[in-house]
Amino acid sequence: MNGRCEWKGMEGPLWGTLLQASQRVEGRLENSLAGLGLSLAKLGVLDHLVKAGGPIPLGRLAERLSCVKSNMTQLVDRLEADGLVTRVNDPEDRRSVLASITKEGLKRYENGGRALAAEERELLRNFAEGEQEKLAVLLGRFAGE
Amino acid sequence: MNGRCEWKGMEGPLWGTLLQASQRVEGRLENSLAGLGLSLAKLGVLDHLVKAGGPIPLGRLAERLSCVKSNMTQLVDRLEADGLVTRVNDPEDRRSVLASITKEGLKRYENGGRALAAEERELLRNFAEGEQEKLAVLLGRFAGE
DNA sequence: CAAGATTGAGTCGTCAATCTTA
DNA sequence: TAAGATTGACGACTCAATCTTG
Repeated sequence: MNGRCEWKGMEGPLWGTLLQASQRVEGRLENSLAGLGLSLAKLGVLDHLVKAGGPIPLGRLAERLSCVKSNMTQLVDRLEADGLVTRVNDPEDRRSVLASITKEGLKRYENGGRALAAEERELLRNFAEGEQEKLAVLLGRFAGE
Repeated sequence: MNGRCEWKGMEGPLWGTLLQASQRVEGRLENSLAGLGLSLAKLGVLDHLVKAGGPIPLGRLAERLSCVKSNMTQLVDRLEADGLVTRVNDPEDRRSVLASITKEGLKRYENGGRALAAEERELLRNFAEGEQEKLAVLLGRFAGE
């Protein structure tokens, strides 16, 4: 349910430390969602659907979540199998397929959000005043300043 | 070739920034290896094989790379198909299978290491004096101090 | 039985090719 | 032709079940 192999032999370089920390955090978040029948990927789709306030074409979802279209097709397949989302035809463009969140999807989304918030508080327990901001700034160095 | 969906809607939380930065870095590293027919996962196995100075049982590899045994079975399958590693029988325990790096594997390992080092320099270009150490410390907060 | 490895099924991603509609 | 979505094949993971050997 995790990310990449940890590759402990290469912990020296900074990127090793970064990938490892990220993996640890992601693992904990995924874990907190798994019991609810959710994942970060699925929750991300639900989040966009909720914030958009209505059905969205799959292509737009893929674009906003920075992934490939075929990935969204499969992700929505699983969400539909879970009963959290349905596909509806776009009346304005017959090529387009819209993802629409269900009642159950909305409920699941709210539960997932609470679980995530709780896990987040846990994760940030060891940070002192102002350290979060510092970390965010330093992480930005990887994105060109 | 990347990690998780980016989930731009949730950039606010610190963990979102962390996962995003990690994904960016990992993507660049993977990219620099892809042209050589390598990946971080594969290079990690080769690295352990080289540093160990001889064949290692698959179980030990899985343990050291912090992944599940079945994952190592498949990873070694691909490495073997690439001609970078071979499976050899363990004379001391007939249950055990050892992974052994080939000449081609060693050559590939060295090329991969160089590519990684070059990409690493690129990645660290925007860091000022002492910032790397600060980042490492802050990332450690996620692992309980 | 316990320890090694493998197999089968499932999740989350990629890419290249295809099919339908604009 | 280009834009939308899907399909098929693959990489890198997970877990549960199995097979062989200690």
